[in-house]
Amino acid sequence: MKKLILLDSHAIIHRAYHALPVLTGPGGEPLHAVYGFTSILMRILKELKPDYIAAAFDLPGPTFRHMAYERYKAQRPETPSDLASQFGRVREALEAFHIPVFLKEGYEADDIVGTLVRRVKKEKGIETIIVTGDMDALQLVGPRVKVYAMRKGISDTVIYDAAAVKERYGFPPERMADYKGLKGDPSDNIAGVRGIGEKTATDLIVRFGSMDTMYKALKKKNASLRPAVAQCLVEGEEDAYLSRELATIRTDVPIDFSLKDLAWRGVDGNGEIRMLLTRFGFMSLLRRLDRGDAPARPASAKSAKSKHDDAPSPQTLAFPSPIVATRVETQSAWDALARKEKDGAIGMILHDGALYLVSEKTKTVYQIATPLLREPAAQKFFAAHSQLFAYDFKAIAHFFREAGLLMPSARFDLLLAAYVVLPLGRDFSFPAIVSRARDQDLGDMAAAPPHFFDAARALNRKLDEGNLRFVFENIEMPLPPILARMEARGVLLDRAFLAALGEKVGGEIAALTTAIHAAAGEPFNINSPSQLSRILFEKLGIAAAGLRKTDKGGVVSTRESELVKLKRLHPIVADILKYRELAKLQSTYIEALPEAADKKTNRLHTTFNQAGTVTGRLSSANPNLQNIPVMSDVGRQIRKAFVAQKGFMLASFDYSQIELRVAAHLAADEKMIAAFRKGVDIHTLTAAEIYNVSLDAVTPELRRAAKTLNFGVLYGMGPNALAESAGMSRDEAQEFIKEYFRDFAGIRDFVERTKDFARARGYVESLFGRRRYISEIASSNPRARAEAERMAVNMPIQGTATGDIIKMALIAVDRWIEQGGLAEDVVLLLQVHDELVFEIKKEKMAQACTKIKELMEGVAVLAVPLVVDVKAGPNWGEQKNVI
DNA sequence: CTGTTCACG
DNA sequence: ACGTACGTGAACAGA
Repeated sequence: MKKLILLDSHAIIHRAYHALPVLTGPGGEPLHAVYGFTSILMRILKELKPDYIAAAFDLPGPTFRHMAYERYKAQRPETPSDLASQFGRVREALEAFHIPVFLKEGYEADDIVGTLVRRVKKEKGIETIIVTGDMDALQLVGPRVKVYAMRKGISDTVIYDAAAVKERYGFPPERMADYKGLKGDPSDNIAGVRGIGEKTATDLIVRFGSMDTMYKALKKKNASLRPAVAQCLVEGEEDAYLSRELATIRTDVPIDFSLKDLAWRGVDGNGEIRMLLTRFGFMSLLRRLDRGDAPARPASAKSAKSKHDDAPSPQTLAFPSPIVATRVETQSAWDALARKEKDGAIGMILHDGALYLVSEKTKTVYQIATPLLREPAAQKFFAAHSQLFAYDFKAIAHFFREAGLLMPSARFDLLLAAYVVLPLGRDFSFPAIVSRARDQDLGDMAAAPPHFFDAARALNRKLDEGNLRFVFENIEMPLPPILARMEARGVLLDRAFLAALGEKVGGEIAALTTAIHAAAGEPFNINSPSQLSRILFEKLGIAAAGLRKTDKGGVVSTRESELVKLKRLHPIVADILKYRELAKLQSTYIEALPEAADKKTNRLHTTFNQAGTVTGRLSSANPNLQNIPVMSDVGRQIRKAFVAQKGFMLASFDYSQIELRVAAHLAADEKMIAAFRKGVDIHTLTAAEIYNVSLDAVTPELRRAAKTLNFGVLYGMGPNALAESAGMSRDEAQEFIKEYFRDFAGIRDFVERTKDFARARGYVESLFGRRRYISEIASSNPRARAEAERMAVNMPIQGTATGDIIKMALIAVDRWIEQGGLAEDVVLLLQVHDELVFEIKKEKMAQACTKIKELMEGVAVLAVPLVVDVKAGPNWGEQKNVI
């Protein structure tokens, strides 16, 4: 089968323009879109090895869509001039690659692509692959037609065939235009049907098969739709059909071509491309061209996702010369390598699923084939190397695990060093770290080209200068292999239980929807804050006086804390609150979690980000398993779907009030320390102190207010917020805060001391020396300064408790498990800031629980005891205290 | 892509 | 007169 590649140039250029940081050529003109396009083109040529290729462009000026519908793309801003200037450059690049370009007045690039696809379709021996930057072209997918699309950035790509489209959207590619007709496409100003969003549109297409059959059923009154949806559809029928037409890619553009004009003749020996890349200053692309094959860039931060992750600037893309990639091909190579690289530092980088070793001494990059790693000589090589540097040790740990190999222990992870030294940055991709190390003049690397070991050395020195060695070596470095194991193990999900819960909740949501629409007198999208606000405060005329406005839009906020104030004014409010609660749980958990679970094993594998927070906490994503509901009834139910596997129990170890204990320690507050030592309930004590009553005179109500105050103080709460959340007047709140600081003078001094520290040094630190830089601490803007002060006071507490201490607990427990050979019986699953969740074999429960509790409580010795509560059960929702 | 809301600690 | 509680990630709407 021959391959035809069609480039949807317009979409690719737009994607590259937005995804990449601005980069200019030698003459100062912006070229990042050209760079991105060329980079993608080279990758395509290498990966897909086309037999035929063509590129489609837009021409400026109106298209048939504008004629049909004057609002089409009306809202789209003018093409920015620094983008417009790059289209011509891309044409130049295509010329250098000898790729034919198609364009036609009055049509858009994807119409031309569509036409080429249709015309080639008849040729049985040709497979067509459309390369594009957005999802519009998916409707063209069919037999022998695929779409190669960029999911985000320019390097995260995915190939869609018909099955993949079905899998992703739930309906076949031919129905794409129907779907967009209903849903609309704001970026093209395609209206769609008002009130129908992504979800409903998908549902409808899946249920009825197409827009036409849906409307037919609707007219025969046998569609059995929710009244609200039905009404939206009836009212929006005209919009639906017009929108579908606009969204349909044309396949009848009058263009002339014959397949043989599209034949691709390759890049070999082509001086034109070399000249073009040189002219544009694309040195890294030039190197790629020379190699004919090379990693486009070093590994990206798998566990530190960020906007520019896949958007390295060209200067830092490749390893600097004179490093040359060589391939280790024979077994004896390990011995050779061991001899050659004895004692020198070896860097490990994962890129595109392959492991690369970087030698400091010989400036060589070795690409290691996975089978070779299995050889005993490889294990010996790694074991003998005391200086193993890595970038993204956790990703590398996964790589070794999956290959069934023993994990070598890295001494230094560039990613984690950067996080500890410069935790303020959000971009911890390899190129970003290297270039940041250079920009900030962290080292003596201005002269030398930046690379792995320069950055490592600079960061290593910074670890000592900042007294960050302890945090780096004892808290961060041991973690990646542990987290990798936790991620790989995953937690078992009870699909059937969740499905049944979903049915029930779905029914309640439907009933609430009906009631709310009836009360409002019209159907509307309850999920839309703007529509809801309009209904409540305009249509129903509920008094909005004194209510909060939203941050930006200036509309009256409909958040829960505002709505509860309106409960008395209108019965609709209670329904809306209930609806909100259920809809949130339904879409975020009940529906999403089964999607995320492994189809075969039913286990949920999260990704822990070790370099993602400013306080030193971990975060969890894809899915986030650190925010599973627990408060409400339905929330508890959801936790019941997290189950232990057969023969095991799910056990949770929870640090009791760890932030307050840490605060007592850091502040050396006598009263609070005494209370924790005696085991007095801290909220009760606080209530007794601020209300000036005895401990046994504290009512539950007083305790609740005191609890709010205890937490509020950790975060720097003001009188307004306290009044709001504790239900008292502003003046009362003011008085309570004053009283609180009188009673707990140590806390008051700590707050002041910490602010002074931040002002003097520009950063604050946790008990173990982890830093957070507070840039706005000296701001002349009082609001920004106050905000900075709250961050400054909070970080040492949060960072010590749920950053440092919990991480040390993870490490201590894991060491016990590994050294005791208990890995099969006691398995770490999750970390939820102040809690560790395990799967433990039933026979081992008693022994393990006692030991884990003891380890966790002993991990740090403070002025107050650390107390761990242990609960266990068959699932996460039904756990009882043990011990 | 940004804003709003809300789940957790 | 008023929008000052810290740290996360995810779903959804609307542009």
